[in-house]
Amino acid sequence: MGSEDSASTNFIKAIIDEDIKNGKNGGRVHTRFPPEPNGYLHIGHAKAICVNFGIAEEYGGLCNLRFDDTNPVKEDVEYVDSIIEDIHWLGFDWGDRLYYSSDYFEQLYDYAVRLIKDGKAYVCDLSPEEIREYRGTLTEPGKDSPYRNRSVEENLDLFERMRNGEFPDGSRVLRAKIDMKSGNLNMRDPAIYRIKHASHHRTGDAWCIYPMYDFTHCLSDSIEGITHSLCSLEFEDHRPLYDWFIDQLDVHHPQQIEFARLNLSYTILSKRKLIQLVDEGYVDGWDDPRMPTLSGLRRRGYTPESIRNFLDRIGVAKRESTVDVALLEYHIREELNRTAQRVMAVLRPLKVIIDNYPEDQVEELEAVNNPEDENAGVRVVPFSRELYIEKTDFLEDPPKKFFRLAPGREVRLKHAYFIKCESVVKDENTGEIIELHCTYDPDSRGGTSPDGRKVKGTLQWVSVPHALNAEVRLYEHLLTKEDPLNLEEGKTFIDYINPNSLEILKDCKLEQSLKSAKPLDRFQFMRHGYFCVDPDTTDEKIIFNRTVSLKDTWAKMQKKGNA
RNA sequence: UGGGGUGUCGACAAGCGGUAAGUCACAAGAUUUUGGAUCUUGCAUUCGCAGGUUCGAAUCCUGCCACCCCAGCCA
Repeated sequence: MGSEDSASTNFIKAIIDEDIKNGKNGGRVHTRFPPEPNGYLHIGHAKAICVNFGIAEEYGGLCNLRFDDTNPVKEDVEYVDSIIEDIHWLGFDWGDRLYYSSDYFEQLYDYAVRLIKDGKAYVCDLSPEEIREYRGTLTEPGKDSPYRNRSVEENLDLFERMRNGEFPDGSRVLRAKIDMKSGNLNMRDPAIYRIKHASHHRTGDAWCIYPMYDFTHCLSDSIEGITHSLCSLEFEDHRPLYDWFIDQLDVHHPQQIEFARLNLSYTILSKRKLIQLVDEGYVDGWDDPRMPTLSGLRRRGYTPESIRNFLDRIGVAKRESTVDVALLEYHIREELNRTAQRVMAVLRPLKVIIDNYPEDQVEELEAVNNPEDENAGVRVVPFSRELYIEKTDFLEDPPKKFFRLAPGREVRLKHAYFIKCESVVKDENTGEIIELHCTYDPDSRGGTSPDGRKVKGTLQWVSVPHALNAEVRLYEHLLTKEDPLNLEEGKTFIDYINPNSLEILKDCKLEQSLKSAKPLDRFQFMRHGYFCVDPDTTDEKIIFNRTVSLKDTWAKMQKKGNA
């Protein structure tokens, strides 16, 4: 039912509502997501994806996927493939409307020729350095290029020869003839075509001149009949240029609306910096579970739904902001709490021997799979005389608020029995606790005692002879800096990389039922958090990634006490 | 002495002249065979600042301040 009776709204929808009311575009809503295939998608892109596909969906319109592939030296099919996979994974589809700006190269060339014929564009022989000098500065106007008033015939001839490959890279560009004195630098005769003798991932060597983004982007939107071109804030002062191209050419005019991109606390969301993390080996690749890429989040155990819910929740506005990453974590917990099967795992094992339990006995105890989902059913877990419990669940000299096991204390083993700690065995040399001897109360099977006695703590456990060995990878924020956009003088984000962002535990003990878990399956390890099977898992070695921990009020209390 | 934007709770974010929604975070309590989940309660006399208009302003006007983006033949 009403998934959003809160009537979530934003300024873009307000504009579209108005457009529809006024009959603009015949009431049609058609958006697009236009990535450049030069890197992997991250959660910031996911915001743009959800905004574009989401709005189209909400208004019964369409959203295209179009690769803005106008710079062959940076682009690659590897990125095209990953982008397609990631958007599908997020849950969106563009039907047969998968486009490439490079599909429009011929059309774009014709548009450029029209501008030349109309005296609105010219071939300029200035070097890149000279063009920069002629452009002026933020506060001083630029000056006209000496080539600005070439004849239409000469421009046409030169532009054709550019296309024919007669000139080397960088020797000439085609420029729009607008206004070198404009306060908006984008309007100071911007380049619209440059020479690049490079092969393109789709058009091969068919071209040696390539249109610039500003020229390509707005006209590609126009060609596709896009009604609302949603993009990020930094393109606001490109809008007058887009409007200029479209007006000169007198073609369909999409309306560009700019919104703020996503920033996340403790997180880097800049393609350039993510590339640096990968290239310089701070992470293990684009899909490292610490990366905010969609492939990284997927491997970490995030679900598409949780990401979409998160993005819905934060809204869309023009104000630049940094969202607390805790909100993202809230959304994955919220979903996994409803859907993930509970399972018992001991990450840092401590052996417990139940002295009064028959030596060769094994009991099959019933365990509820998910108390939040009555349809999730039950499973059976084996119980025996020797068990593993969590090291952190025992303290020889516990503080008053400690509800777990300690000498003489009784706790409940989840789904099993009450046990009481009778003695502690230590390594003679190191003093390290090696094992605990306990007794159990046979009448407490299932976790309650007929005499009505209560225990404060409930621990998860794994039977020693039935335990599955596993490697578990614990992740924390990649950065120690909450606001990575606001660094101290002279520091870079590299200075804030969290040395503890990955902790690998190699001697973890899991309950038997996990034997059949498949890569990317998600579970709640009771009292720990949500975990996901890593694709590196093999028959010999099972590996889990921690998606997010459970909220831990005990840890919070301790932290407060110590601080 | 350029142009374009933005300023509402710790973090997001509604609000569009009628007297500050919601979410996360945080805090307190209840409950609990996960110190999880759940449930209750609390959390902006105030909307960047200063004036003005009005019976009434976060919303309108004026001035100021702060922050972000732009000088690629990148996107």
